[in-house]
Amino acid sequence: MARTREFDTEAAVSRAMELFWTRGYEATTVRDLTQLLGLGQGSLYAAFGDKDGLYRAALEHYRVTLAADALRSLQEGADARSAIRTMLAERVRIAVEHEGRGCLAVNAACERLPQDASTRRVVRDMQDASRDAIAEVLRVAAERGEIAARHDPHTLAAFLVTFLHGLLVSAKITPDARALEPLVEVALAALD
Amino acid sequence: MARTREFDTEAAVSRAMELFWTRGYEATTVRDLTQLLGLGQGSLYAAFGDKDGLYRAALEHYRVTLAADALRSLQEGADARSAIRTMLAERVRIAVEHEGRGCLAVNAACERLPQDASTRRVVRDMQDASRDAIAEVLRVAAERGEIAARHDPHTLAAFLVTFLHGLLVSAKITPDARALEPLVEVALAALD
DNA sequence: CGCAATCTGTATCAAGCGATCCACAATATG
DNA sequence: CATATTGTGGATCGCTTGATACAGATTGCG
Repeated sequence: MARTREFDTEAAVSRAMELFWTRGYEATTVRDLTQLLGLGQGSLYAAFGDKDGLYRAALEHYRVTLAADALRSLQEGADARSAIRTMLAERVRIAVEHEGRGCLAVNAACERLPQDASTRRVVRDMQDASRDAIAEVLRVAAERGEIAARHDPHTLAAFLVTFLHGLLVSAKITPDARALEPLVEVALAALD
Repeated sequence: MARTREFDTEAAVSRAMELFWTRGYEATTVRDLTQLLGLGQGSLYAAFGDKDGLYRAALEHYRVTLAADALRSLQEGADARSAIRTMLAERVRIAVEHEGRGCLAVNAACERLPQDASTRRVVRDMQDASRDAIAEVLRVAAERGEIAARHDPHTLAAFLVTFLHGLLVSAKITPDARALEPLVEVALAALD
């Protein structure tokens, strides 16, 4: 009953995410996006409504791919400390790429929060999900006696997520993973 | 030999800083600024060159007032731990104001680093100054035996600055000082 | 096969942007 | 007091922006 869409929506969102991530929201124009995606403006607006809609789709894509991968990796470590260490190092590694693009969610928080209330919800949800996942890993580790119980798991997890935000900002200012790794070790000392 | 400038340049920069801080660079228009400052566009451009010039002046104003105050307060504490605790809490308090405006320097890092190389230098200088000031406080405290020497002062200081960045981002996402204060205590445990 | 519905790409729109121009006001200097 | 020089603010410029209109292409369905 109608013509078929010629482009892969998810692939388009993924490429749009890369551009928003690298340049930021305001500095990315709709024409930049159409050129990168090889689309006419009509197609883009028909598929995503407006620039904001595409950005929200990109942020959501970030959440279900990159952010979700990081949380999955938390389950794979031999112990809590090394699992968290690996996760933080991996986030830093990604953040320093492309001349320090940082983290799309942190960038969104800094650039778009004053204007866009819906972004706050999404970013906060991502933060909460990270905190809860880390808290669960810490809870199990504390039960096993792998880590000291100086602080409760939820507070520790909130600390680690906030510290991660700091790492991602520092990665933008100085995109050098080797300079940041020692800081991870200091943060992990909070588990002792 | 010529007409006198009618407005106070520093006061204008200070008010411009407030607007950039609250709204971000791109979302602040030159007309917003002229209206807030009560200036014609001619006056603004004659005084600051362009929008970028005014932004750079605002960032510099932030450095010599707010950021410098924070470093001065480091010298006033009874001991290193309480001095750092007070400084971090004060930065958080300021960051949660105005619906979580955060920190102008961190906002600049996230929003303007991809486009503006000169901002990177300024932000990095501010970061380095904070780190060095904290390192010096820690060095003295370590000599006195007030804090343990598990990590060297420079690494500890870099950790604290990065953690502060995280606090300022978290303050944007969830502008609630009481939720952030416990995290400061966890970070300070790194000094033990 | 024909029709209706959707997609595609280009041209185009109105609005807002940063920046400049300019006529006029104010003032330091001789 | 006269004059050269600078500040002032509103009008205006050229451009880019996000968004839309539209004509043609493509498709599923009767």
